[in-house]
Amino acid sequence: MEKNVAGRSRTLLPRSFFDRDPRQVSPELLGKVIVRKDGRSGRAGRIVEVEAYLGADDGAAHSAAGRTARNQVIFGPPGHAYIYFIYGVYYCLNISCLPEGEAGCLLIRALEPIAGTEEMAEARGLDNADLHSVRGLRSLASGPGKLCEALGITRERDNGKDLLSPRSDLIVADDGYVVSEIGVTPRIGITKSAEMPLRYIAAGNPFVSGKIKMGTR
DNA sequence: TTATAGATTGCCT
DNA sequence: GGCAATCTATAAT
Repeated sequence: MEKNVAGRSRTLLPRSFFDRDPRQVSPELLGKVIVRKDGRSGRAGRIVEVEAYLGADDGAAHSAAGRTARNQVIFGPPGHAYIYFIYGVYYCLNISCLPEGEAGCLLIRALEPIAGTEEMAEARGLDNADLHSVRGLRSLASGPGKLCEALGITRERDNGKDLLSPRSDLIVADDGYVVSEIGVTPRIGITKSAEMPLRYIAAGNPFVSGKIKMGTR
């Protein structure tokens, strides 16, 4: 048991949490915390946006065509990191679900930064970000590619890592925070099975990905 | 404020 | 060879 900056006690999630259907895990994962343990205080962000990817009957899932060298983590035991490289530019972080042999995962799409924001800005190459404004904080991790850059997540470093082990430098934790209202929408950026409502968001949270609605001012 | 193009790698057909 | 679970800069309105 360790303490975060807000003084809330933080515990690792049990393996059984991810040993379920991704659609069941998704809404409960909102509000949990991703922690990168390096440097002095480490970096941490609260999960505010998640997408579920299924095994069969989901053409958008990387596991749709069966097990390959690239997607094997999705078929492995629950609670492990599946990282893929996209558009030749960014990495994306997923967490495997369901028991060994069954495909299913969650794409982490956005974080609300809660610790190590200066390190995150540095990792993102944002030297002049105003880390006291929502706008500046939002620029750190409001998207799957951005959050990986902010936390230094790469395929080489983190793919296959156990996110539920106290010895890992990348973990998912529960600090007791509860998301009050959960929204469900279709997933972003896919062409196959694009209509399925499998994107879960903390409704009203400004750190969810996408453009900010700016009224005229 | 919205729209569009381009970057750039590795995986699968 | 084609294309992908993204993001940013730049241009047009």
